[in-house]
Amino acid sequence: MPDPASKRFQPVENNVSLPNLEENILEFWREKDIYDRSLQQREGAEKYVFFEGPPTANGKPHPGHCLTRAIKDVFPRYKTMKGFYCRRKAGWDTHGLPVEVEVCKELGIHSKEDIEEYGVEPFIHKCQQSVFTYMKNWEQLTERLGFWVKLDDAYVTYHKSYVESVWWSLKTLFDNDLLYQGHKIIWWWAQGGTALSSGEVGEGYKTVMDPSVYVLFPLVDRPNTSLLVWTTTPWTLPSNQFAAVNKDIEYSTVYDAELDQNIVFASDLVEKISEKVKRELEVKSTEQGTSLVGERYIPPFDYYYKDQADQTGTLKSGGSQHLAWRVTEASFVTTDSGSGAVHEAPAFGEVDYELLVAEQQRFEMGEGPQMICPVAPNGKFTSDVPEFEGQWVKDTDKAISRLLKDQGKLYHQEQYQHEYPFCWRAEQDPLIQYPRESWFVRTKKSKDQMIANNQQINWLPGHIKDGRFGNFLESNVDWALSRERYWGTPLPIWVCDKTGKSEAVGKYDELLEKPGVTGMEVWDKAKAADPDLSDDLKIHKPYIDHIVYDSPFETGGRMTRVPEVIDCWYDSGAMPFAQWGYPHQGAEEFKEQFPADFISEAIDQTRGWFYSQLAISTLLFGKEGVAEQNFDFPHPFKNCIVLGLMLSEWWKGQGDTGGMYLTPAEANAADEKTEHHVGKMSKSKRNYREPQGIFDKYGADALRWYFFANQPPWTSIRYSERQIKESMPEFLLRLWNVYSFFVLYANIDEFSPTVENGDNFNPENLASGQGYRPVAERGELDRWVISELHRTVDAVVNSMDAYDNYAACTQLTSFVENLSNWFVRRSRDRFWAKDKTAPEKLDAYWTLFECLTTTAKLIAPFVPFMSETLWQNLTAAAGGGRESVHLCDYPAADAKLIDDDLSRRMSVLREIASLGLSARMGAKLKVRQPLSGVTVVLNDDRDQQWLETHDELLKTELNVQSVTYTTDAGEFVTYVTVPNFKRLGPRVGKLMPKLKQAFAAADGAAMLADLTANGKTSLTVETETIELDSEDIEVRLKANEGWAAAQGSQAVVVLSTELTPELIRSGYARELNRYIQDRRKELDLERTDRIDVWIKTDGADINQAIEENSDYLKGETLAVSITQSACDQSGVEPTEVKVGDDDVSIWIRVAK
RNA sequence: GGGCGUGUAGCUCAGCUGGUUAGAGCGCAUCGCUGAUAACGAUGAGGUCCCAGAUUCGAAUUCUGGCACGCCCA
Repeated sequence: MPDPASKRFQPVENNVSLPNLEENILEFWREKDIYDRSLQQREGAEKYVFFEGPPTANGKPHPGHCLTRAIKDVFPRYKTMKGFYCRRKAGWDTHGLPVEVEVCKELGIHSKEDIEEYGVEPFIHKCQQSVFTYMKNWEQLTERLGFWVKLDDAYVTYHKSYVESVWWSLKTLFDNDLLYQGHKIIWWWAQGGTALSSGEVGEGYKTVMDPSVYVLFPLVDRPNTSLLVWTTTPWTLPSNQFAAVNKDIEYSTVYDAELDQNIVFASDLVEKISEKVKRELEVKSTEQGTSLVGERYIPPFDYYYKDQADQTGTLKSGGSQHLAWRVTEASFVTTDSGSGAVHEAPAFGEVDYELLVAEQQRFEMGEGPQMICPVAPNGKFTSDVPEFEGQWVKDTDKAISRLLKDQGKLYHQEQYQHEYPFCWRAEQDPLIQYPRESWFVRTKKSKDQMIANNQQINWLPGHIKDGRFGNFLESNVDWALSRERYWGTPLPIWVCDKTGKSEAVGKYDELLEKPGVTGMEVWDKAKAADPDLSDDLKIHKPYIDHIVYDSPFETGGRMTRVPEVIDCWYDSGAMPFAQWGYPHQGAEEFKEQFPADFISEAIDQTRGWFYSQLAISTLLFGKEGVAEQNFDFPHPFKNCIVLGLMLSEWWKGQGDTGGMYLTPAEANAADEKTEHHVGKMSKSKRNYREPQGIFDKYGADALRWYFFANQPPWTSIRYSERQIKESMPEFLLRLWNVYSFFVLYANIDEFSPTVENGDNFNPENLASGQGYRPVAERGELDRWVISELHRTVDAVVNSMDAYDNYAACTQLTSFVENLSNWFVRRSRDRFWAKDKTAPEKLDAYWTLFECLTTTAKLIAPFVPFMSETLWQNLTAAAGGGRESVHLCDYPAADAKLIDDDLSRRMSVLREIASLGLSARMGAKLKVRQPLSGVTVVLNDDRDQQWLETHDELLKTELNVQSVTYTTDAGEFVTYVTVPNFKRLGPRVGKLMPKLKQAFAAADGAAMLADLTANGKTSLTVETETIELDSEDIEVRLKANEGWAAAQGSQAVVVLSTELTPELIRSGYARELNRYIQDRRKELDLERTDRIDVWIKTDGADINQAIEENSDYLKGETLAVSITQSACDQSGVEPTEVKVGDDDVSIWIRVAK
């Protein structure tokens, strides 16, 4: 005979440590290769494509990364269980300025000169080593969180195959004239001789006072009249080329008597400027900005004007025009500040530059205005401006203003407070906007294609599509691709030293085949000197820069690579094909794994990875894409969850704890005053705790569930440990309790759900189990909970298919609540029944077993650890199913098992029970005191018959002796009729308020009677009679005063509060029962121990109660005897309690 | 300064295309259970739905204008 114990469930320890369990599960997954097998199992199935947005591994991961990784995990897991084949290739972003900065910090150097001095070669080696500084942390985090992704098959952006794939795409763009060289105005750190990325610029904004000057530009064709032009950067005035006005603004010509001159500026500003200069300005005439456009003026400085004032060019539209120093139109000009006319120096402002480009395009090729730039890259004036030659431009503001003032050209001057960027590495150095050569990707041309593609993407939340992302696409400008840096994908363009012509290269080996190629020996030498050098480096700076070959453009010419590397965002955007090395290799994989069904990153990637992917894929693979392979929209991704930002909450102290991150507890304990902060998590502020603490304390499932179930993923989360902890009991712990309840009693009852073919533990698998009965044959409570289970399965599947993890979790929580608070609670008697083979008892076990195993599968994608724990223990005892819950199929709802009537009825029943308890609370009658009865008045009697068959349940729940339903309840309740607004509103319109009053005034009971008798009734409002049918009227019950009653949405429950001596005695028996049970527990008796009881009291009623209820007491407490006198046995200590007003002594001991 | 988003109970958040008693969980309070027990359960108190206008018979929900906060960009 097999040992029945072998089929028992592993007991669930009381003080279980979830984190420890999780560690065991991780070990199990590793040992058994569960992740790989979950994939193998789906090979050949329909694909579900996931792209991993590569994180940078040179900083430690923080809680925000946990959210991203959790969301990236839950949907692939779900889809895999749903039967899809979902590969998950990890990836690492390894290039870029952040890496260089980390290395610089380590070396204690700053500028590009420092790097050059240190040596580009060793610097690059350091960069490569730095990239994976925190790799271990990332891998640990990834695994510990349960994020299933193929780490040992990760793509890495600096690997040669990846770089070559990027090269291929750049060559393709270049060959199709989508990659070109042009100017760009960038934020320039003149002292350091380098550009700063937008992120770096953003770091360095400071509030400063700058001059704000109003300068007179005499108009050439309007005698004694000047345009009033405004600027906040006087140092750019020598470089003036245009003055811009807005064509939609009205301008006034005013007469300034003091200057005896006419001045033109925006009409809206006449009053303001008049105040500024403290004198009356007489408006002589007004005009629209349009009529100013084209007017020529004399610029404040004549460095260029003296030679070029009369230069003209041929317009594309015919005719000719002066190239510079005339009024142009620009929509960015406003009357918020200044004069409504803005000075334009295209070399030193991005919008100014755009204006110049627009102007150039009006002229025939080569005839338009050229940019004026009298400032060297070091930020000092050149000899073009002799008065200020060699001076740092920002230092000349004052001198320039003074000069203008002396010449009578300065109309007004003031100080202006605004935000201005400084170098984040040298805080005293203001940045300036400065023109540099740059390589551009011609994205603007494909703007419409990108916009069309975007429309096909399912963004979550939806507003991203036409909001932040859509707007960003609308304002698309060509992508400035090149960076004058060191650690990045080298721009694969070689230039001829004779002709200046260039070509792009798509592969390293292509270079080797070039005629006259030289320079490979530099790498070979380096490799010989240090054989450990990764071969991936040979395609990087400085080695690649040494490779030179013969020019195809002119004999004797040599081709040398341009010095730039590319924006690392391009790397990440190329990931869909570069992760496979396409097209040099991996063509199969690429075609199979593109586009992605699902990606997810935080909202800061709008202009980052979301854009770089869309731009590159549209240019290459769109309808008008230039690569051979084309794909239908949407691509490169079909569904994208845009996560909110993770905000941190912290406290800052002053004294000892000054500047430190404090937890709420520490802040509380601190003696000093602390400031509360909420903000973005940032590495530099160190305003967060590392996630490991959470894993150790609460576990990965707790963190995951907190992310999934607390809010939709796109709301910004204020991350707090307290919240994580508090989100556990509602779902995780409650489910755990149900599970441990099941295990405890299943073991006591030796319930062994042995089935022949466990597999998925679907109903068809379970059917062979001993004592298993089809659901239809089981009791109502079982059918009800199975119905709720299937309803939940249906809802969860629908939510998850719509990428709504939050709604799915809400459904799961609600199911577990039903399971715990109704099914288990109402089934306790069955679980405790003595007959271990009673069908009702076995039904209870089978039902709960099915609910738990199905729930384990349902929650597997969300909380993979707890799910696995449940699954393994439950199924192992049942003879085993699939080895891991993650190898199972996701449950499918069986519509036949969903019973809407039963659901509704049960909810009425639960409401009645709840109302009964509420009424008891109100009347201060504790549940332990039996009452003679309750009367239930239903709003709607359609379920009355059904409810009446559940009197026993209500009697137990409410501890009453009878339950009565009544329709004639005028005594207890008032019938209030309310109009059905939704139905009547459109019909009666403006009469609605009056009708509402009429309803209130009417006799509800009479209306109801009329309705019951005639099927309709009516009310008269003013002169109109309004016919009403039952649909038009909503009936509400209101409990009358003077009864112990409670009203809800579906019923009123009235208690009989009268206490007879018999009821009181019955209550006493319950009190005694409770004290005896308490005592059992104090004495640490086994649950099955039988006992002898002695009770001694002078209370006659209590003694009578014991006699009357001795069977009840014996049954409840497992007493074999109850003796109504003091205990005469030695070693048995009494417990003294009070029942009613009497003292009672109780002795118990284990029966011999 | 521009764009996007958010603003509902002490906290974290739901609330679909407008329908008159605005919900949940946590926390809190009160109580119960004591064979799920370092658990469990019930009940309850908490809301000028940011403000002001407008549309409408009716607005948390639609529109306009503010205010506050967050993010992105300048």
